Amino acid sequence: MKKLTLFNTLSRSKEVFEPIEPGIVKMYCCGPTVYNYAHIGNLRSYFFEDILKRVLLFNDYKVNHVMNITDVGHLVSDEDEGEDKMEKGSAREGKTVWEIAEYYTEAFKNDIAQLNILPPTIYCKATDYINEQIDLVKCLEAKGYTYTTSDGVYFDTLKLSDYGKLARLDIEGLEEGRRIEFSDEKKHKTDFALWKFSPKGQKRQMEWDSPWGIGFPGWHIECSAMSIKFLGKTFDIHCGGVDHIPIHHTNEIAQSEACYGVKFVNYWLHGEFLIEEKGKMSKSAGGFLRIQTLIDKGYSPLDYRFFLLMTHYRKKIKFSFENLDAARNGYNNLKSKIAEIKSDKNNKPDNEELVDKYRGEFFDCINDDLNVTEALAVLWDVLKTEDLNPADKLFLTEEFDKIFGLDLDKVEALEINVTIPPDIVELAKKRKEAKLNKDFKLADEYRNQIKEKGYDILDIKGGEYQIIKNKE
RNA sequence: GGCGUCGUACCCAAGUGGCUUAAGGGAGCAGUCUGCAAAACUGCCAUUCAUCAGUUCGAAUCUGAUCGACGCCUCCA
Repeated sequence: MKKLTLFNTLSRSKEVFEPIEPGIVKMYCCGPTVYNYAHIGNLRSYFFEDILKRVLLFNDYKVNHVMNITDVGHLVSDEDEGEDKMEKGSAREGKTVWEIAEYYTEAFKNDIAQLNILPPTIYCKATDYINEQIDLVKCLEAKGYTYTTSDGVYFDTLKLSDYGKLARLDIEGLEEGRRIEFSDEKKHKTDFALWKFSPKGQKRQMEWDSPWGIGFPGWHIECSAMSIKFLGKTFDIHCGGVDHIPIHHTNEIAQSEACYGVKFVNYWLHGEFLIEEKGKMSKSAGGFLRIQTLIDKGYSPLDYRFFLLMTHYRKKIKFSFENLDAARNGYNNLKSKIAEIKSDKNNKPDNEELVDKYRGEFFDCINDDLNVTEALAVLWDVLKTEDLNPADKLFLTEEFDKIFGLDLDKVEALEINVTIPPDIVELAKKRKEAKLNKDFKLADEYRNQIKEKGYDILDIKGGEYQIIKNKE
């Protein structure tokens, strides 16, 4: 069986995964900023991390999974350009920022639960670890990596020789302020804030005292401070969306390695975006799709999970309702196939060798940089082959679903002639009679009545029939 | 302007040098079954991988150019 390989953004290639401590994986994933609901694009990232985690578990690792909840707003300026998302949410809804954070944190947890995303081992809120963040800034200051301007304490990126290694940044080519006004007090375009001062004469809802003055932490410091607190100065895996590569993660590495002088993270993994016809889905652009939106339109959260399973995490996925329909159909077909197999009861496992072969194939797929799409093809092979009996198929299905997370174990066997209400049985009898009398109009009428009551008639050869519960 | 990703059938998509003259799913079509239907089952559905040129005994897979789509250089998954 293949060893687990993962695509590391640092090397831009697949590497065999080796944890620092045998048997244990220390993993940090960038979590949500809780100023609004997560949209289905945001959720794709957590789904990708979920697959990663499940694959690690499948490989018998213990996973120490830490996720931050960003409940501090970061961007603030006197211009209209920058805005503090938290304060903005607060103003929009007439609640305190603390209430906003609380509400959307719960909404987030609910969303990922609906998608069968396993919760992290630890959630950590940025506001609970302000001291750790201040300590990190102090450390950087003591080592001479910082300077102070009128609006904050900044990290001097030129002091770090390998700054930008993750993103392979061509710093000369960056166009400062390409899309936004910039502080002209910064020494270099890549320098970033570690601590921001509260605007003079303005009281923020969230602000803290610090050695440099009242204010709030910079944009990237929370992830460095909290990941190191929970996982150590060097840990195994750090993930997030691709958008984090050039700035957020680049700066996390800079801060952490400048302070501690050791490698921050061994494996950096990034999930691609979900895009719409016109491009990436974004909250600031206004209307965005939530899981609840999908539910309101009649899809189940797991239909969406199946949709995500159709593409590799490092490829963009184009969202459209046509594509979601295709996923739902595929998922439904999968479930009916399983239901059918489950109905076949008189079987016990008997082909251990072939079961092992399929399990091995599946293992190789997921261990090859989380190739779930190919793994799904293995599942179809298993369900369709005539060389396995139902018990073996069900065993493999449930085994594979440890990765897919599609609740395939909850699929119920077709309920044939079981606990059918007497009135339905009566109608079915009448229909059979009408059929025998070749009164098909009447027969169809009975069938419709049965259908309205939530049951279906399956005709079998010889004029016999079965009654099953409607699928929908 | 710089950096980067991607382009496989009607749609989604795996495959990244010979096992593949290209998995799997969705849709569609045809057939079996049926009074009809549903379900199920069977079969069909890319000599071809954006285009052009090159490397190679051999390329969807490597190189170059062209065209097209997208992302990042604000916060953002």
